[in-house]
Amino acid sequence: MAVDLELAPKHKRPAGEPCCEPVVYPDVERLEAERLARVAKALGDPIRLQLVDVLRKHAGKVCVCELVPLFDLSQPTVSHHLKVLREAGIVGSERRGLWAYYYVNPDAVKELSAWLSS
Amino acid sequence: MAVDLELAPKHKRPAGEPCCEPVVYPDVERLEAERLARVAKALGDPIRLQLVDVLRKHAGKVCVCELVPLFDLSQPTVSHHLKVLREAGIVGSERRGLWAYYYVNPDAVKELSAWLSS
DNA sequence: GCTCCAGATCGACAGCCATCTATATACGTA
DNA sequence: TACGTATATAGATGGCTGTCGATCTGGAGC
Repeated sequence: MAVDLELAPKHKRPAGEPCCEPVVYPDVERLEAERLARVAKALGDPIRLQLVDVLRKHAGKVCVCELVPLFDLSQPTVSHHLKVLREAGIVGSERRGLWAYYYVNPDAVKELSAWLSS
Repeated sequence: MAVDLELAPKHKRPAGEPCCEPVVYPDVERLEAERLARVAKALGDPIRLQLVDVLRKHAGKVCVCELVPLFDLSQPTVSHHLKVLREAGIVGSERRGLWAYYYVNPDAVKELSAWLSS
């Protein structure tokens, strides 16, 4: 993100009062913003947020066959949401026999949590 | 969210090993999930996340005319992103003379932050 | 009044997303 | 081997989203 620190008001303004303080926006923020936004976006759907909630409450591994009936959605749709979460790094999965078990990856959420509460 | 606590495995499974522990999912979670997801969704765009970042760094009021040149976007697009953030309750705005000043509403972010780090 | 400027809104458009049904894959059991 | 079951994938579709240029709004100053 190219930053222009010389954003001093080029326009007229009321009675000497400056438009605002100069804005500082270091270049290093952009990639971090993209990482954070990717996680936030994945959590930006109530179904996916609830999926993460359930997976966290059961702190470990819950099989998909228990997740599907919690929602009024088809199995492929739930599978799709799990995939979105997986691709965002928020959850991981492991296959045991016929069943697939999902678990929350705490690190992915940690960075967003830290930024939010900073 | 209607919950079926009797999700005991209806299917055959390997060697007595249960498919998974029973899933508990209280009804009260749904509305909260929708609130949280609304905030997360609004933050799920790098531009909006950076806007919030700038507004937080300048802890108070920054005029829009300083925000627009930070991004390689048209003024209407930045205005649109600010509107999304406003509708999610993440930022507020105040007009003084010609200029509009945006600020972060800490409460909106707080709930999401608390859930993430719980 | 008129003009200029900051910001918001409108309308259009391309790309993305949530959902479905249908099908494929992969594993267990008989 | 053949069959059933748990997930994943594919393809379609309607709706949402990010972006733009053009325009509207409303305040400041002449």
